[in-house]
Amino acid sequence: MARQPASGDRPTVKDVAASSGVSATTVSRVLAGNYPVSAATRARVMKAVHELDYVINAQARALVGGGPKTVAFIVHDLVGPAFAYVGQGVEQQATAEGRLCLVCTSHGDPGRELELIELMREQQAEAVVLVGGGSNAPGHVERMTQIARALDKSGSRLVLCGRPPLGPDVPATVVEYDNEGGAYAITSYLISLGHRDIAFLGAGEPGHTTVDGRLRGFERAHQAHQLPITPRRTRAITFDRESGYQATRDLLAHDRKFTAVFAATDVVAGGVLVALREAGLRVPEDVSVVGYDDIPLARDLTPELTTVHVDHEELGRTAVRHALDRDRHAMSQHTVLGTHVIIRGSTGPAARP
Amino acid sequence: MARQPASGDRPTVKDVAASSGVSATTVSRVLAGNYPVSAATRARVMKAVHELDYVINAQARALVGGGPKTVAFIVHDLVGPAFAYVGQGVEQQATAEGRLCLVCTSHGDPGRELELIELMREQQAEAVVLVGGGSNAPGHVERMTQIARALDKSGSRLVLCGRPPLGPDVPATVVEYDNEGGAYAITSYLISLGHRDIAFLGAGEPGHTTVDGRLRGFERAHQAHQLPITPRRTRAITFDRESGYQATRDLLAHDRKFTAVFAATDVVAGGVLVALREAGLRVPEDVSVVGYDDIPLARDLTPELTTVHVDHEELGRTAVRHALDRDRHAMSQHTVLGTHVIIRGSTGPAARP
DNA sequence: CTTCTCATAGTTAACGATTTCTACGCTAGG
DNA sequence: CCTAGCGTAGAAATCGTTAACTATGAGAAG
Repeated sequence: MARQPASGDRPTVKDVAASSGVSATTVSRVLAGNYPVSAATRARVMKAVHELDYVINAQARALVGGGPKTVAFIVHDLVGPAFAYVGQGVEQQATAEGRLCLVCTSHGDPGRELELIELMREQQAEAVVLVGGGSNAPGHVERMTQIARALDKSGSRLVLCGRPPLGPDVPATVVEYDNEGGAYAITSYLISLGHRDIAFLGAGEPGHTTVDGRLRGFERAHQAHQLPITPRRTRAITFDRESGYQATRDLLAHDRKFTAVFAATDVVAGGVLVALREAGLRVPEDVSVVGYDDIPLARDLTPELTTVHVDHEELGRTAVRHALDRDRHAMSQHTVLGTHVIIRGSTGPAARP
Repeated sequence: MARQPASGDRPTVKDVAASSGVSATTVSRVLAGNYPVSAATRARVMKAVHELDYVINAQARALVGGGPKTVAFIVHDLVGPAFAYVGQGVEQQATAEGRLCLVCTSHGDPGRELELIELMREQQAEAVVLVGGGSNAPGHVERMTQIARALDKSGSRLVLCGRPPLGPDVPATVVEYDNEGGAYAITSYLISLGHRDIAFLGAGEPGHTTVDGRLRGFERAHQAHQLPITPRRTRAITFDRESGYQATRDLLAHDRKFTAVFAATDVVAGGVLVALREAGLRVPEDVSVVGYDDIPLARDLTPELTTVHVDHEELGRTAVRHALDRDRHAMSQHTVLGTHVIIRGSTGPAARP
C-alpha cells in the first residue's frame, strides 16, 4: 500500500519507494546512479519521482555527508559598490566550485560579526569570508584569532578579504590588495604633478584597517619626498558621498591652500567634486582630486576620476579559491593583490598660487 | 569513559554528554533551556560545552524541525546597483525575521534560473525570491507557473520581485513597482517641457518584462498627448554604461532631431551623457536626458539626473515580508509599490530648432 | 548436477539532534 | 505506613538519506 504523503508534506524516498514498489535504497540508488539498477526498475522509480514531484531533502543528505557545502559571506552591507563586487566574486567562485553561498550583513558592527560567524559555524559553512576592513583593536584581533582556530578545528576556514592578517600562526586565509602601496603610488603621482599640499579626507574612523592603510601610504609618500603634511581637521568621514561633500565644505571654510584632495574612496570623491564645483573651483585646474577603489562610478563623475584600481571581484574569487584549497597551505595563507593608479581627468599640474 | 572526538570532527551532543557524565537528552535540554535541569547538572554540561567548544549541528537540528529556515534570493548579478539594493532589502527583512539568506546569481539565463530554483527547493528554502525582470515568453511563464505550484505544495513560496504576476490562480507572491506608471510620468514631464521628439534607448531585449513596461509607459504618454513616436534603430541596449554610450553615438550619427533621451536605466543614462558631451551637446540646454531607477549614481552624474525613483530596498523587504506571511493571503498576492519622478538638472525646456 | 559468480534488490545501521515516554528518588498528605 | 505527586534524568523513537552488509535468483563453469 503506497503511503499517501499528507498534503503540505513533501514526499520522501519512502513515499517514492512505496509508490513504485521498491525499497528506499533502490530509490536512492536510481537517483544517485552509482549502483546498477535494472532498466525496468529505474523507469518505475523515475515515474514515481515525477508523479510525486519528489525533491531530495538537502538537509538529510548533508547529515549523512553528501550534498553541496556552503560558503558564508559576511559583509558590511550589500550596496557599497566595492562590497558588491567582492560579493560577486565570492558568489561566482563558490558556485563554480559547487558550493552554495550564504550571505549576511554586519552593518559594520563587530559584535554582530561575531554572532554571524558563530551562526555560520553551526551551519557547517566550509569557509567564512569576512569582507571589508575591520577593527584592529587588540581585543578584537585576539577574538578573531580564537575564532579562526575554532573554525579550523571544525574543518572550516576563516577568510579575511581586504583585511590584514591576524598573526603568523593563525589558521586563516587572507587575501588583501596592496592598500598602502596604492595610496603611496597615487600620492606620489600627485606630488610629481607639483602638488605640495594635499588634503586627505578619511579621518574619523581610527582603528579601521582600510583607512589606516591608505593614510599610511599617503604619509609614506610624503616622507619619501621629504614633504611635510599640513594637519587638518574635518568631520568624520563615513564613506558616503554626503560626508565627502560636508568635509570638503569644512575644508574650504578654513583654508584654500591645498591644491589637491585625496579622498579615501571614490564615493567620497563624488561628494568632494560637488562641493568644489559649488565653491566655484575647477577640477583639475584649481584643485586635483583622487579617489580609491576604481568603482564604475569613477568613470561617471565629471571629470572622470583619477583613482587607484582594485580588482574587487578577483579579490572575492581568490578568497574563495584559496579557502577551499586550503590543503595546499595548511596554516596561514596570505595573498596580496596588486593595485595600480588609473589616471583620468580629475588630476593635473598643481595650480600656481 | 568520555569519548574523545577525533581531531577534525566536531564534537556532538554525545561527546558533551560523555564528557559531563549525563545523557545526550540532558545536554540538549540544557542548551535549549526548555526543560528543568538541576543547577549542578547544567553547570557541568556548560563546562563541557565550553571545553569542547561545542557548536550545534544546524543540519541535524533542521532535520528534526528546529533551527532557522532559509530564504533564497536569485538575482541576475550582485553588482547592478538596483539589484544590490533589492538584495539589501531581502537580506535585511530575512534576517529581521530570523531567516538565513542564500544568494545565487543567474546572469540572466532563464535555464540557470530554473536550475537554481530546483536547488533551492532541495534546500527547503521557505521562500525563493526572484529579483529583476525576466522573460515573458509563454513557455517560460508556464514553466514558472508549474514551479510556483510545486513550491507551494512543498510549503515554500515563489516570490517575484520587480516582475509582473504569472496569472490569477498561481500561488506566488508578487511585489513590483509601478514600472509603466513611472515611465508614463517621466515621459509626460518631458512632453510638458515642450519635447516632441524623444529617443527611447532600451530596445533590443524583446520579451524582457522591465523594458517592456517602461516602453509601454513611454508609448502611452505619447498617445495621451496625441504625439507620434519617431521610430529609431540603435544597437541593443545591455543595460550597461557602454551600451548607452554606443547607442547614443548611433543615434547622433543618423539624426539630431530629438531633443530628449529616455534611457532605460540610470546606468545607461550615464553613457548617454558622455556621448552627448563628446558630441558637443549641452545637457539640458540642447538635449534633456532622463533615466530610471534613481540609484545613487543619478546624483553623481553631471548634470544630476532627472529620473524615476524606485525604492528598491523596500521592494526587497516587502517581498520577504509578504512571502513569510503568506498565511494571510493563501493564494496570490500582488503588491505594487509607487514610483515618482525626481527632477534634477538633466532636463529642461525643449530647445527651439 | 553442483557450485561459484554476477547482477539486483532489500535490511539495517548509521548521521546528530529532539522529543515523547518511562523511571527513579523524594517529600507530603491521608 | 502507603501512595500520590514532583523534580529530574535516561532510553528509545524519529526526521530523511545513504552506505555497508545480506540475500536471492539466474546463468556459467566445473
